[in-house]
Amino acid sequence: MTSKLIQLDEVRRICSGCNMRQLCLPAGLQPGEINELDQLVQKRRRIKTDEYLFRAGDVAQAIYAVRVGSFKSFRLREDGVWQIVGIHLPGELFGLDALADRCHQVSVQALETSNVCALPLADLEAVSARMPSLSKQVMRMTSRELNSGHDNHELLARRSAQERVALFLCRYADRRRNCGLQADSFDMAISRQDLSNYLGLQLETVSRAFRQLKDLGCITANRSLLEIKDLSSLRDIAGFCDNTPDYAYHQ
Amino acid sequence: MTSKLIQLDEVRRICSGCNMRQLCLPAGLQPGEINELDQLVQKRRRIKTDEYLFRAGDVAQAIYAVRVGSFKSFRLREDGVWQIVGIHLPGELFGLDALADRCHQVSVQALETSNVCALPLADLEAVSARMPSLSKQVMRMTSRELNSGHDNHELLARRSAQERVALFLCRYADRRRNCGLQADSFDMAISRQDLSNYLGLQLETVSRAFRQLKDLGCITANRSLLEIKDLSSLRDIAGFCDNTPDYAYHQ
DNA sequence: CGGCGGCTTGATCCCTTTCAACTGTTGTGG
DNA sequence: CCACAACAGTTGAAAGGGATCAAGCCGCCG
Repeated sequence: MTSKLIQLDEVRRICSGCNMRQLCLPAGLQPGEINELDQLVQKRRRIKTDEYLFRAGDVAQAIYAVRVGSFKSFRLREDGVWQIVGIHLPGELFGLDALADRCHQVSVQALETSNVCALPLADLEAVSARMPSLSKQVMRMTSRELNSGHDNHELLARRSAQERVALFLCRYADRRRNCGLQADSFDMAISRQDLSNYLGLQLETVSRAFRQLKDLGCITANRSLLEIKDLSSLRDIAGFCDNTPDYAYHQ
Repeated sequence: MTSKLIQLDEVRRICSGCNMRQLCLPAGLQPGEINELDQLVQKRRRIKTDEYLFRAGDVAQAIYAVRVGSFKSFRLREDGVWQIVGIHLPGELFGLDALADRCHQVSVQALETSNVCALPLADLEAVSARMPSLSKQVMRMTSRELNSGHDNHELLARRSAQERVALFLCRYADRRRNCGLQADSFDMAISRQDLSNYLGLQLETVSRAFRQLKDLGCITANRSLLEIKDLSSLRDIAGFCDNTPDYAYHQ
């Protein structure tokens, strides 16, 4: 029994056995290519809560994929003001903003005990020439990041506090579902402080928004434990639109 | 005299003669590679004000680089609400968000009479395998886009109207300077309506912020004509920090 | 138990939104 | 060429929502 678990664990250590393989770098690669990728990836680095994976200004060594847990990336200004610009869940890539000049533009901290895979940049460059499907996949995932940046723009521009929180929760739940995690009842790892920073609101305002959503019966929440009771009305409040574009024309 | 001008014009049509070559795709490429790139690029497509280059939902044919003029990219929801998520100046690439699934996620309209170069996606893929420096350069520029998404996040989260406008003007001027355009006195092509949408503010609020900045002597402005009188105090108001990261640690 | 940190709740103030009127420019047609 | 409409932008006054300051709650850990 125990040995079987260990074996399963061994299998999960390689990309082809990883739960995230459909979402992560292996997606779209041939089995042979995945094996090759496997050789490059430094697997299962364990990071504890609040531990830094890297800091803004560091020379970039690798790009990273979340295996288990979650991370925040943020900027910190000289005057001490900080801004969280991204939350990363399993299957998602980060550190991509460093590809422009080999130097990290954000700092990344674990929100909970987490595992990451790292793909060293040196290897990535060497291999991408003879394995175009890999660099294509990196490109695809970077492009997806661009779109989530646009999501953020939409979230922050001209939306009320309640809408921001509701929209965040919808998207967070969707992303959890997408990577095979429980999506209607879970621990949000992210603190009120971080959440309010990310959403461009005050801590107290976020707290009040949670209260309103509780009173409306959409959710129950205490501390970071969240339960989504009525997703569809939560989406209504959020002014949620899945942005499967439907060829709508401006003007 | 006239023939000389025509010749110069001819030279500028090719990447190696283009004013934007230091900023755009040719940057970091060998002369031979630039010539090869030149074969692929569909040059000098002319787009008039408000004309669409593509629309959200369109199958992506190419990625684009601004040669002259400027563009806005925006999302449009079914309920008619739209959100501008990017402004593109000469030397900048756009359409990169379509690389994830070959389908444009935003619509792009010209803000003024403009020229674009288009690099067909089919060609890009075919060539990037044998010309890794090109795909690397595309990657670099996409990564830069990611960072400007983070800039936007910082701009929108928890900043007053005046700060947002001042910061936008600083960045806009910097970007103009960066691509060789006049940076202290120029026509902003972008309307108050579009600007307020982009900044997540009401039109009237943006107007009042301009007035305050005028009264402070930082700028003069009428309609879209702008003159920056005192850039350093404009930066102060914006809470501007050049984000050359200086190894500052969080906490 | 006591103290601390993370979160919640309350009261007040201020900035942005909203609604409305006005100015000035551009473009069209008689 | 002027009258007029249409439009972009400005300004004013009132209303509302989030920020701010302050106090209280509660789970956790020494």
